Amino acid sequence: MISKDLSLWIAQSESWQTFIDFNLPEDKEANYPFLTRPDDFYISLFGELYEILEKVRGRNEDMLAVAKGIEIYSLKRKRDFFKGVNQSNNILFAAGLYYLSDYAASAFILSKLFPIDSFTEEIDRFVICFLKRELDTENRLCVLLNRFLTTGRRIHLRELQGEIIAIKNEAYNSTPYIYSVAFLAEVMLSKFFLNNIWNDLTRHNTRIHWRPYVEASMQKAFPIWDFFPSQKSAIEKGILNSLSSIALQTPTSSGKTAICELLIYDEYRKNSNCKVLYLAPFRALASELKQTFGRNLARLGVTSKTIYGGNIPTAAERDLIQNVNLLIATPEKFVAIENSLSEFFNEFNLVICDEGHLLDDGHRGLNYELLLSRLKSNFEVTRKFVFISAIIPNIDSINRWLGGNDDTVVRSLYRATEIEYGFLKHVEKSDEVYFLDVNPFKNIPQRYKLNNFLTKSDYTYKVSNKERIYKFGTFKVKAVTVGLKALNSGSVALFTPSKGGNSGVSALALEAINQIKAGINIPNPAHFVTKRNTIRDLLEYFTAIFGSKYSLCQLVTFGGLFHHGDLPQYVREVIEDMIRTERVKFIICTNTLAEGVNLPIRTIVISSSRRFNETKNALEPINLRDLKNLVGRAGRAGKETKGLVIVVNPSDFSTIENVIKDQNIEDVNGYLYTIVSNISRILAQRRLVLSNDILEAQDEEFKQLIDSIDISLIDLLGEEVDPEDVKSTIQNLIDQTFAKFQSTESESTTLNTLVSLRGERIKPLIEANEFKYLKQSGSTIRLYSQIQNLLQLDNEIWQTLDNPLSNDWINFVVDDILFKIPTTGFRLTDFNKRNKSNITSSDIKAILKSWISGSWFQDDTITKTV
DNA sequence: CGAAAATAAATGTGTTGTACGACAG
DNA sequence: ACACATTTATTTTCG
Repeated sequence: MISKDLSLWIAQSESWQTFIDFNLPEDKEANYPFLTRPDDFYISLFGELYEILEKVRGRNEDMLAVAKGIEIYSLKRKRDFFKGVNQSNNILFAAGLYYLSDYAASAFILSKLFPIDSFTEEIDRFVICFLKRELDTENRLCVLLNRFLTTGRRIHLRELQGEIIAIKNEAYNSTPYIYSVAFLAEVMLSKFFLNNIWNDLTRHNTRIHWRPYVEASMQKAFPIWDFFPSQKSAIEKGILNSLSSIALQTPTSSGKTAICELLIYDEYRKNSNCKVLYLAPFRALASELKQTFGRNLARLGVTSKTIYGGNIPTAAERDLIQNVNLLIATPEKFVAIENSLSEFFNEFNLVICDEGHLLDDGHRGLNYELLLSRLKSNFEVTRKFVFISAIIPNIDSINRWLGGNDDTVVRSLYRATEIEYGFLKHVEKSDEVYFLDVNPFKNIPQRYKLNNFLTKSDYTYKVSNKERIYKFGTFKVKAVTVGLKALNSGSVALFTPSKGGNSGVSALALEAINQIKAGINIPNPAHFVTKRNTIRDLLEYFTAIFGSKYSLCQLVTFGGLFHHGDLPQYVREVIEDMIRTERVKFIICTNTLAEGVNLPIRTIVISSSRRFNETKNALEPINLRDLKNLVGRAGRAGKETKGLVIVVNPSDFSTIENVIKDQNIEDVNGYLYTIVSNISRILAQRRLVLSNDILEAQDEEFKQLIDSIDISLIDLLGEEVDPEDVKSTIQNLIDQTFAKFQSTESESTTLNTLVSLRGERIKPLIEANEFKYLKQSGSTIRLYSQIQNLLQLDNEIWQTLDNPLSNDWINFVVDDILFKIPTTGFRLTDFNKRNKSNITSSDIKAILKSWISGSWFQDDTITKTV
């Protein structure tokens, strides 16, 4: 164990780092003894280091603590406080310890702080190269390591070990520095001996099998020499060889993409005609996968294709899809094309379901579940599923549904970077002084306080030489200030669950602008914008799209951005890109960022975690699962060594406590089950017998649910299906759903009745030979019959139309068709109620016209008021 | 002392998010 | 339910 004094010093040094990052004012309470005695601190750390190296096993916590202590002597903005320490040599030990405590990605970042040329000895050059994963061809030791990496023969590692021990022994009495580095190298190497890519892979197949994969892995930006603990446990659980399905439950930033890459490669190597389906339920995800692993796998000979909405394959590409090894698709898109390709569906022998918790989604979960059920219900092919998701307590159950067993659930809590949590708390009886309680659920060394984190002095500004204090009574104001203060340590995301209202995205944006304009005592995000013309270009772009009055245009002039689902996809991508390339470092956002792609963010400030629930007429926390996903974005592996999450509102503390401790996270039951169990309950209560008349007499919202069941059934049945087979085909599918899997007996009966009733509605269409038109139209039964009645194909307007902007035409389409469909009216009233607006069909016509003629948002006065 | 400014209390207002969707020429 | 904004009432400040 590390001595009490030393761990206290380490804890203090941690808090001191944050103290520097946030430019906090002098604090008389927290004097940092290690600052006045840096030599003693340094010597104790190194004393501890030797002890750790002597008996390295099972001391990860201590190692990490010492690493953190040592690193401050080399970090930017901190190292200037110390004299007489060789900063570059020092970083070797800090980074080395990070490596030893399983934080290889952090070691990688630290090792890049100093150029290789700062190291002159053979042994320290070797260590830095090892950590940077960039071998020097001139260095004898590197050459040996490289031999091992390229061939996988342990003999080279043994030889390397011998060399290092020789160097160490030789230096024992003469050169302490070389001795200690060699010592470190020796320990690192014995870890590497057991923990390297070859070692883990050759247990499952031959070196020849893996060679191309390993070679490609070496070429990556962060070369894979070994696996993260989460990846290792997936491999140990048999992700490669197991025939049954597997569920992977891993946090964000734990390297699941790399695992999938490995799995697909393995599949391909075993059978070069293999077919893998990767279901990626977000466009952004699909396109990111295309960029990253589609490309990586291509180098290994795996052919792939990515399809999602707005990315329609050409005819030539369509042929390719059928011959490709890997198809990356959104579930909806897959369903859409699957019909047109015969036998296509049967070919996949490995199905990867990413973001599996989507099963619970009210709109899309049902389709997802039914698609998986269909894939599962085909017994002609043996199919393995890999179900990937965030934390789901009942993941065992899902895995069993997909054909796995209790041994094939991989749970990992490992993250490549650490997350620290800070709760902003009011100092009792004080005059508006706040401190940050960091890691409030840990014990004293890891838990520390930052006093004076937020005080009046942050809010002073001058108006004509008179000092004033900016009002900071509200959480909104404090959240914005904390976010701006955090800019010194890296990119900041300020999170709120809503867009509008007086504490949503736009209100926060306005508040940020106000604070910056007032000139209070905090960093200005504009000073953190890299590249000269960024602001000017963005402003020009946003103005062209939204007009100069839009709040995003104001915010961007101050160096900030925001991001939510009302922004068009292409604008979002531009914004994401600005954050990804770190040209802009301050962003205000909603859940879009949690659901979206990976961005390098150091600090997440949670302004609120609750949202108004209309039916309950109360505020309630958003899904813990989503929050977990969100906080996981803090501290991106390979970019940061740790992330910080700051919670501003005390009423969110207990929610975030659940997130930190992984308590009370919601089960995923699938939306179908939710519907069925609700219907069952109501039927039992009211002693009703289910019938189509009852189903169709429900409100519009419920009917839309029934629609989605219909659509899945329609997808399921072939165009030329025999009416006699309808019932059995449907029953077969239903037996495979997750809903069925979980149902009680009575729920199961309800489910059976429900779908067979819907089958009866489809049957007449099949008998009338009309089914294929319905199927091809992709619409619901309801919509199909409504439109059929309304279309008036004999109307002469279809013949005479020559101008898409003509009033006659637009009137015809909107009044005589669109608004005659009951759903349209329902949607519009719903929209008006929700937005307290009063849009009429003539407004819609005006917007349509404006849109057809090519106007942008800003050009149109109606869309602006809408 | 009295007006202006600051503060306190009372009243009024608003109030989730995200995502996806044919084919062929 | 709750946060925040606005209005109104009350207290403090300061010329």
